[in-house]
Amino acid sequence: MIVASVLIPLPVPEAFDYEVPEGMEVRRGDQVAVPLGPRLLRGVVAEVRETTGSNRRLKAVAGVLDDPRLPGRTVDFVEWAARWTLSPPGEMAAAALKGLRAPRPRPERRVRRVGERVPARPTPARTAVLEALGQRALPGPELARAAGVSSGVVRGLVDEGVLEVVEIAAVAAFDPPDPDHAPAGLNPDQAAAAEAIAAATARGGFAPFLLDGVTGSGKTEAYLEAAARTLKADPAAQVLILLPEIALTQALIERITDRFGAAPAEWHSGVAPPRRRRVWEAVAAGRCNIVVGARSALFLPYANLRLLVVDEEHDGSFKQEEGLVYHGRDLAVARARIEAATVVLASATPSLETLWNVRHGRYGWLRLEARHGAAVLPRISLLDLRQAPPDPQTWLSQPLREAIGETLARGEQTLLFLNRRGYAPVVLCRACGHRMTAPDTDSWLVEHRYTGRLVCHLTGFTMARPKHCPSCGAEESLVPVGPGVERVEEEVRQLFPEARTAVFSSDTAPDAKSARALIQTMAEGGIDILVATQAAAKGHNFPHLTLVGVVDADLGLRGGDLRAAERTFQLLTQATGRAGRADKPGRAILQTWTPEHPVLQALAAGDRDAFVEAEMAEREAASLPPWGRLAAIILSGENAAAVDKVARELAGSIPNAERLEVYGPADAPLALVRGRRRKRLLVRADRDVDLQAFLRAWLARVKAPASVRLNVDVDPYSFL
DNA sequence: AGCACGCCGACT
DNA sequence: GTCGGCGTGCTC
Repeated sequence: MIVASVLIPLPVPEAFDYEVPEGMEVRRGDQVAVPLGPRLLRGVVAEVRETTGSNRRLKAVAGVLDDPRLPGRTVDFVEWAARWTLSPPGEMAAAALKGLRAPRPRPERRVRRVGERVPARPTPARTAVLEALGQRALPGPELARAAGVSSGVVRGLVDEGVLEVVEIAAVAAFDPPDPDHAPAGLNPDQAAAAEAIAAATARGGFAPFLLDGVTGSGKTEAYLEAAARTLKADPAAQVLILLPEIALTQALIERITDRFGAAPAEWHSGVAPPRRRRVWEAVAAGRCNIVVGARSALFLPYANLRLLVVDEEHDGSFKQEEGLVYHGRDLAVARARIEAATVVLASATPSLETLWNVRHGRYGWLRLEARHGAAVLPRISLLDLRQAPPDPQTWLSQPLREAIGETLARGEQTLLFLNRRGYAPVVLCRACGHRMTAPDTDSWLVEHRYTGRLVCHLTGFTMARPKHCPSCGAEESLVPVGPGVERVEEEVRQLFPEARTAVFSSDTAPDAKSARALIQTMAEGGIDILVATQAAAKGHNFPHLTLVGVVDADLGLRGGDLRAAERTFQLLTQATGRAGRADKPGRAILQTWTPEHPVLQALAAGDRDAFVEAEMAEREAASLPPWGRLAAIILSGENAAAVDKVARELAGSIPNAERLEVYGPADAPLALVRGRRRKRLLVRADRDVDLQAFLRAWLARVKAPASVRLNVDVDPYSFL
């Protein structure tokens, strides 16, 4: 008997076996319909094998679907990713089928001559149609237009049997990129980097690189040149470029279109289903050479993936926290290994994980030293708020105000960076000290003045600002505490009423389109002072921007989680790097209460290596990533006692393991979210420990009831 | 994820 | 006496 193991899009721990009926051709990667209980589901064949018999009666595969087969390496990747993240393999497979939801594009209908038949009554209109058509097959409306007649004439000829309608399956394809369309001039560093990458793709085999260069050093030109050479050597090669955010895709697509004379495929959650289906099929058929996308583009069924680029590889947005929990950068490296391809991790502030791999000789290191053109990095100074405290209820100190004034007077732009949405992060009652929180979640409500509401940034819960304190009943006693971008903008408007100001956050630019519009206005000089969260800090080029003011440089350092220092260093490097890209020198002023902090000292000195050195030493001393590995187990449920019980059971059944510790259970930092109590356990292991095997053995010992949800997060980024 | 099975409250 | 609540378990 022939048996197929089929991955089914359900949270079951393994593939299900089905009998392959006599005469049915089934191969690994095929999409099949299989019965499950009363339902018929789409699945992916993970394995086909011959067996003599089975102790279980197997149902039969219902049929092979008329959809492209997933390449074997895509199936390899799906299975590897499921094992790595401890996710149900069928759900990983479902991620690889995401593009197939839209209906098949309808086959195109065209008309053509039937032999030499002629119309019984050849009117001038009919003759014109036949002349315009010749021996070709054309869509009816197009033919009518070409002949200058109404579509009724064409229909009449079809009815008479002079023309016939044929259906031609629409083949999804993208215009092939032309590697020589518009090459960029490269400096020696860029040329050397592109050469090294292209040499690796030409050689074949797994080859990981860090492409390391400050903002404006031309990383994009370098990797696009490498892509061009790869495509020149192998026109069937496929290149995937991953970006951390959808908002960044449009600008890159335009650059690629300019460089290669053809638009790449775009892949992310904002792309409409019919379009996605087209990309999916073209990628599977090898009729699409360049894909630009978000992390989910990793799961496309590439026919011949040769080069992957992870741009801004340090960016925390590559970590997907909802649903399937995975890190896009780590999976990109794994995919490259499975595809025997080259992977380029590009960043001005690489993650410590990537730098660790470089230091240990696992990744090649390509450095771009020079900033592109004549531009120089901004001069960064720390502004000690203890020396120059802002007035009460204001957030900009006198020296920063003066700098903004000077910049404004020169007709140049200022970016005020504060990574906090809304008007005020906390709302307090002046009478009793009550702090406004969401009703079912342990997080403070943030005041948003534009909408006049209090918002929970975690769950999206909103409420009108109450007149009375919900705790003591005092009237008009609720006061906003601390600044968000809206409040800083209010201060700026009072100080510089003549300046054109705007706020850029996920509230003022909720989608890629509005973000683009705001970015364009800023780039064209239509805004004098932009108050922005990290939404504006990433990868945009503002030629007239010469001053970056960081309102609260201490903000990210307070959280104290594993990556607080690293994240802050990266974010502030990115934000300050916005200043002075063109011919005008830029400067950055960081307001801080702790100017002696090593992160801020390293930023001011422009000394990334010093920061990395210090942070690496700390991580090594504690055996934390990248020197060790972490995994988090989050238990949640509406019934606190049930959650506690599972947590205790887990704690009581930890398998023996060397060079590995389990911490907890403890309340998760957000102990209540949407009415669910949350407990957390944390595992730390040395790098050479098989962490996933440990977790699997451990979790197999404990059976959680359906009311308690158990989430595993391998290599957690968020510690909430 | 669905969907069925299974034991305890308000009703034709 | 039944209809139905959603807790638990299974689906190859």
